[in-house]
Amino acid sequence: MQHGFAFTKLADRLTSIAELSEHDLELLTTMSYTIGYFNSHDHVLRKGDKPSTCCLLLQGYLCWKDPGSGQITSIFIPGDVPDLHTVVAPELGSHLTALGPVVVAFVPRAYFESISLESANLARSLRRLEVAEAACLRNWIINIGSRDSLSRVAHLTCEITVRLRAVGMAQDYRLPSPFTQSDLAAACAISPVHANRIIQELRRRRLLQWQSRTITITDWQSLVHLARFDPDYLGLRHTNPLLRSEQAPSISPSEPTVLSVPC
Amino acid sequence: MQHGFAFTKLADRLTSIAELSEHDLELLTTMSYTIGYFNSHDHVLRKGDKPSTCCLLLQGYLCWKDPGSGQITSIFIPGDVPDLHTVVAPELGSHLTALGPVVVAFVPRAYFESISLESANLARSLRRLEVAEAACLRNWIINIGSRDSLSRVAHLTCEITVRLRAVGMAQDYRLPSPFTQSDLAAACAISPVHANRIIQELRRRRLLQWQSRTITITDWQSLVHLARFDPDYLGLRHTNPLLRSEQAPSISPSEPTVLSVPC
DNA sequence: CGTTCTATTGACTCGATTCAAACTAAGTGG
DNA sequence: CCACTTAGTTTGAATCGAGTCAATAGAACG
Repeated sequence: MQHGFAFTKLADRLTSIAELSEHDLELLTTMSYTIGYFNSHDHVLRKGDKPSTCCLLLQGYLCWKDPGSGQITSIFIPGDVPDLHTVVAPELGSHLTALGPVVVAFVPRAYFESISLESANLARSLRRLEVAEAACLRNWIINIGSRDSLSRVAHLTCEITVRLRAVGMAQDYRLPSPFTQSDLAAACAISPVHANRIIQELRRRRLLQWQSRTITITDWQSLVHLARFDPDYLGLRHTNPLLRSEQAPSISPSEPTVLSVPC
Repeated sequence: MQHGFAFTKLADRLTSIAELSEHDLELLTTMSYTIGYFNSHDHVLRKGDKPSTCCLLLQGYLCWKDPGSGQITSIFIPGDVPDLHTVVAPELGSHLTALGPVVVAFVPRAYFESISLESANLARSLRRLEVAEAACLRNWIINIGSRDSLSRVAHLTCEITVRLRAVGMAQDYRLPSPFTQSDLAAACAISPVHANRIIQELRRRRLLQWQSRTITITDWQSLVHLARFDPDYLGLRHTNPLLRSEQAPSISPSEPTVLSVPC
């Protein structure tokens, strides 16, 4: 199984926000699922669907995309379960769309219900996952509503970086960025043309580089400062060390960690 | 008890999104609480607080307000429990602020935990309440991110109207509006000056009136059309009849239903 | 090797912000 | 009960960030 076991991704994510017992981890190993592969801008789920499974994202990025406006309202990274709320409210209000190539594990909803009954702590952790998502949404509103487009893009970059690092990815401040500038624009509620200019400005200021489908953050501290980024809202257990950690040095943009997915 | 029993407000709200059994309703009557009164712009809870109770809003409006930016990320109406998520993640990320005079019932968190254990259906309904709030957040992002300020304000007005009507208020398309134009601006992510001009435009188009702390919607259909408002995302059980219902006629703005609260 | 998607650039336009001032309503204390 | 104070609303003028349009350049793909 080339992507490893799906439950380890979920375990990493849950561990980033809550403490799991041995018993909880064992329960996670009982997960059954089927794997799905998607190309960029494929819809994994569509508005109005009432799926009987939940999507555990294993590789790549997913987003909720409003079909009417094209607005992206959340972005998900490996270990996230974007539609966990369908356990309680099955109908989808937006498209669940792939940003770049994606690998998903479709897990029966019944599985989450059953492990929630068996472990109160696991049930709590899963709810924290939903609460953390809601906190992200609130922050997204603040971002779009109150920041200018430069810090808006910077803030989104910071958020994704910290979230990736919380599940063991992007340790070297390089993140796969298979999304287009238009995707970024849809997430930040700016026009694609303007997104391009913002990225150029971020490059000009030597805060990051974006090439070969990889973003390399070259000045993490300045990026955080520009974005006025405070990771508290993410609800991570060990968030401060990440920010305080060794400053990312000027990384030469060689050997990009491209996200490659067979399809 | 001049405001009636707090649990009836919650019962109304839960009934608007889920079906409750007799047993569920009986459980709701066992609620214990203390009443709190607040003036406009008071903080009911502050960022960083870890309260041991949840706020059930009985009268007036509450909002989550980000202290850094002043951005409002949600608005709550009677029957809502804005901090229900603290059952699982206690720390608050924003101020919970009164918009106009407010009456709140502080309900022990343990109460919600206990009734959730006693009735799976009630537990589910409470979770739907949280999910509905998240759906509102997503829609708020779409609103701020993709609509111009005129339809943005119109959309917010539509949302609040439909939510009020779902719990039996504003049946005549008049809603108490104790908030200032600056509050509205903070919710719609526009400047206070611009908010004023938008309101004038809405008045000029004869879609609504705003006087004596009351908004009177005089042309509901046109307002819905301007806002491209679709109430599906609210997760209400009987939402379409509300929209299809008898069109609100031109209401003469006499005898405003002012929200008066002793303090 | 052409087709398609994505990125880039410049010029023009416009919605919205800002600043400043005037006006109105509401609340307070003498 | 009126003068004073404060909070909220309204107006105009100048400015600016961001959007739109349109054309070009480049990268990716079959």
